[in-house]
Amino acid sequence: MNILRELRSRFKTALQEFADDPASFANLVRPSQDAKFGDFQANCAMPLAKKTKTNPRELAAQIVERLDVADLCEEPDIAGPGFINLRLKNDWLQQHVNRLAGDERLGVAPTVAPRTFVVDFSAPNVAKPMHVGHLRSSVIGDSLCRVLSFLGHKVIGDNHIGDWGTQFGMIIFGFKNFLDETAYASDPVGELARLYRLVSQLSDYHATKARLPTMRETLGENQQAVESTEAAADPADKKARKALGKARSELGELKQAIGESEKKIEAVDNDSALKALAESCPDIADRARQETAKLHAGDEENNRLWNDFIPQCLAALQSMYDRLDIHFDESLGESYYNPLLADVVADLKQKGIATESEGAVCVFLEGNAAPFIVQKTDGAFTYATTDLATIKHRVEKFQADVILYVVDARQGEHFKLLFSAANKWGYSDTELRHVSFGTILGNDRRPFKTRSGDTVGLESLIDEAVVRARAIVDENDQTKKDADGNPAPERAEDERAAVAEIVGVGGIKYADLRHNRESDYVFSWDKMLANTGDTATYMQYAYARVCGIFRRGNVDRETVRSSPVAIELASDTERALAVQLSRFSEAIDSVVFDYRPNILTDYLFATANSFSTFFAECPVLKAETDELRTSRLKLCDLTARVLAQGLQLLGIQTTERM
RNA sequence: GCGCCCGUAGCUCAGCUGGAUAGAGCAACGGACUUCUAAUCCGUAGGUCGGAGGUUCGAAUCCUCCCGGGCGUGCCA
Repeated sequence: MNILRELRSRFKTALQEFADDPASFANLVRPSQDAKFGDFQANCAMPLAKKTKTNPRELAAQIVERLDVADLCEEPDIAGPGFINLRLKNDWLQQHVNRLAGDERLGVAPTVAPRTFVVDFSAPNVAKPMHVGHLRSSVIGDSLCRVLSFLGHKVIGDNHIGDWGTQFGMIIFGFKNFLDETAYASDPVGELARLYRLVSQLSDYHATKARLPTMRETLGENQQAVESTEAAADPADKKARKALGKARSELGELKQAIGESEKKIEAVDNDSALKALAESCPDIADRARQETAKLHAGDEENNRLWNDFIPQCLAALQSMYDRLDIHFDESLGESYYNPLLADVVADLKQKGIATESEGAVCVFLEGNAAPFIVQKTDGAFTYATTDLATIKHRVEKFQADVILYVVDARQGEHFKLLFSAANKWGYSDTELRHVSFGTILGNDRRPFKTRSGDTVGLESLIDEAVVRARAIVDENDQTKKDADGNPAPERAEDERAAVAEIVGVGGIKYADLRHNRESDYVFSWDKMLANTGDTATYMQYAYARVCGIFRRGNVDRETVRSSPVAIELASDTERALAVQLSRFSEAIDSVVFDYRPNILTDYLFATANSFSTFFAECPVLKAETDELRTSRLKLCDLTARVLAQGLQLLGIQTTERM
C-alpha cells in the first residue's frame, strides 16, 4: 500500500464539495518537508481559499472536518497560513510495518494498467571500446527497465548497436592496408579498435591540414574586423558592445581550434612511421568512405570481413555488459534495419510525407526550420531513416505502447523531428519519449571528446574502482582480531575479490545514477570511486551490517519473519525508520513518473541513513526483552530487503559481508 | 541569426505539480569504538539560490529583461 496515494484519495473525497477538480487539490498532499510537521502535509487549503476567496485557515478546518483519516492519523493540525499536518498513528504505523514485513513486494503493488515498453538504451558503437560516455545511457536505461518490470509492465530493453556506419569503412580500410596480423591473432578486437583509431587519425590529419589555411585566413580577417570595430565602437551602445564581446570570444575559440589543429598535425608529423603512412594515402578519407559504400552495396569481400568482425566485437561488448550486470531483451543493430530502409523512404514518398529537396529526400515538419533528411544526395540513408524503420519494427513486433529513448540531450532536436515524422507516418498511438540525459564533462567543464582521446575507458574505470575497493576489504579483514587479540582474517581470496567487484561496479553505477539525469555533471575519479557518504557502498554496508547481526546472533531470517511477535516502535528512531521503510512504494512511483532513477538513490540513501542511526542507538541482539529483540530483528530484516530490492532496481548488487 | 539547457554552501550536487527557517555528500572543526562491521554515528560552521523587475497570501521553482556559460542548428550518428 502506498500511504501517500491513500491519503490523497481520502482528501479527494473530503474536497468534493470544495472544488470542481478535487483530485488536483488532493495531489497537494506531500510527504512533510520536516519531521516536526508530522509525516505528511496537505497544502490544498491556501490555493483553494484563494479561489473561493475565503480564509485559508478556516477552510482548512472545514476540510479537516470532512476528512476521514481517523484510522490512519492523529487529529490533523492546522499550521501557518493553512497547512494541514498529518501524523500517522503509532498503532496504525506499527500494523502497517508488520504488513510490509510480511509482504514479498515490500508494499509496492503491481500496476493496474500494464503497458508494453520498449526501452532503447546503451547503443554503443561496436568499432570503439566503451568509455564513460556510454555509462549514463546504459545504467539509466537498465535501471528503468528493472523498475518498470518490477511494477508489472512488459519491458523490452533494446540495444540499438551502431554496427553499420562509416566507422566500419574505416576498419575495413585499415584491415586491408595496415593490419598487424600478430596483434589481430592475439587480440582481434583490440587490433580492430587500433585500426579504427589509426584510420580516423589519418583522415583527420589530412582534413585538418586542408582546413588550416582557411582557418588562419579567417582568423586574420576576423582579427582585423574586431580591431576596426573596436576603434569605431561607441561604448554607450550596448548592442554594439555585446556584438563585440561575442566577436572576441569567437576569435578566442577560433584561435584555440587552430591550436588544437596544429597539435593534431604535429602529432603525426613528429612520428615518422605515422607521417609515412599519412603521405602514402592522402585520399584515405575517401577510400574509407568507399569501403563503407561497398559494404552497404553488398560487396562480397567487405561483407565477409564485416561478418568476421561483428561476432568478436559483440562478444567484447557482452563481456562488458556481463561485468556491469546489464541485460537486454533485444539487440538489433543498425545493420538489421538496412534492408528495410528503401521501403521506408518509398512509403514516405508515396504517402506524400517526404519530398525531394536539393537532391536529398526530406520530411518537412511544421514549425521546424531543419528538414528531416531520410535519404542523402548520394543515395545513402541516414540514421533518421533507420530510426523510423526501428519504430515501425517495434510497433509491429512488440505492439509497443511506449518507446523510451535513453539518449544524450544533445540529440533532442533529432528526436523532436523523429517523433513528429513518425506521427505523420501513422504511429500516433505509440507514446514516443526521449528520456534525455546530460553530458559527462571533463575538468575543463567541456564534454569529453572521443576524438581527442581524453575520455576515460570504461574498463579501466571499473578496474580502478575494484582495486580501490579491494584495498579497503584487505585492510579491514587484516586488522580483524580473535578473542586473544591475535590477527584473524576471515575472508578467502575469492571472497575478497567478489566483494571488491560488487563494491567497485556498484559504486560507479551509483555515482552516475544519483545525478538528476537532466543535468550535466563533472566527471571526477575520486567522486566516481568514493566509498564514504552518499555512495552505493553506504547502502551495501548497511545491508551487510544487517546480515552481520543475523549471523552473529545465529538467527535465521525466515524464522524471524514468520514469528508471531510483532514489530513495535519503541523509540523515535525506530519510528523514523519505519516511516522511511513505508515510503518505498512512493519512491518507486516517483521514479516512473518522470523516469528518474535519482529519486530512488535519494530514497535509499535516506533509508540507509535511518538504519545507521538505528544501528548506533538501538541494540538488537542485546535488546532489553525478547519481544523487543524480535521486533528489532524484524525491522532489520525489512530494512535489508528494502535496501537489496532498491539496489537491485538500480542494477547494484549486495553482499552479505564487506 | 534561430532553438534548447544551465548558473543553489569552499567543491560536487539534490530540491517533485509554486509552500513553512533552501537541503545532502565531500572538505573543515568538535565529540563517540572493552558493546550487533567506525566503509559508521552525533554535533558545529558554511547561502544576496547569477542580477533586476513582475505575477502571488507565498518564488530557487512561473513570466520579462540583463549578465555569464554550455549544447544543437540541410546531407556524421
